[in-house]
Amino acid sequence: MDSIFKALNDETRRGILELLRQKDLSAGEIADEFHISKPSISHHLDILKRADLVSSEKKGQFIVYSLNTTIVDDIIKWIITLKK
Amino acid sequence: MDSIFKALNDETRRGILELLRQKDLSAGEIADEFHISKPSISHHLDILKRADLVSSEKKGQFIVYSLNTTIVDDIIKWIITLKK
DNA sequence: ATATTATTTAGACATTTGTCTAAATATCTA
DNA sequence: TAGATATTTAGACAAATGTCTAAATAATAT
Repeated sequence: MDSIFKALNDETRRGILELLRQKDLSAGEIADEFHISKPSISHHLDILKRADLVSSEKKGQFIVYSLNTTIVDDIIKWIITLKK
Repeated sequence: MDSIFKALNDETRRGILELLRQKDLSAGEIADEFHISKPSISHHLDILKRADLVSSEKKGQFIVYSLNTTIVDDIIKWIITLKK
């Protein structure tokens, strides 16, 4: 749970998740959407991956990232317990 | 939204929210539940308050904190958009 | 009035975080 | 095999974060 909240605690990373909500994207395509260097985006992707919020698959020269909605469910569950 | 995720990005603060889920507590009662100094807990409560996740009311010598479930709804909404 | 209790504020300090540039690795293409 | 493209790894650095102790503020009780 800790790694998930850590991952969500950054505007850029939340932006990446919102992008991936629409469709899968390569690391480079993601980087193009932000005014941040590619190594920095790579680092953000790593944090999202460690939190299991995204997964990646190598496709030739590219690495394609996609949103992992299973874990999103876990967050919702945790937050909903606060209301009960 | 930024202040909410920032507030949630700490084990102690999430623990405080889970405590307040059960019942309202004074700052001192909250501090007693953690192995952290009172000033540190006070600081955590301040961050939770800024994020509007808790509210506080002075009762004589004590300050009683309670969970603000309205904002919890906002988080759930944001996270659910990731699934749509 | 004075001492005690509850909480916060101030200031210091080590750790973590987000960013960058430069270099390394891997794949594709001519 | 070179050269170009895609991405990550390494290392540095400033800013933010969590913690502490000591002092300040506020309310209660003797």
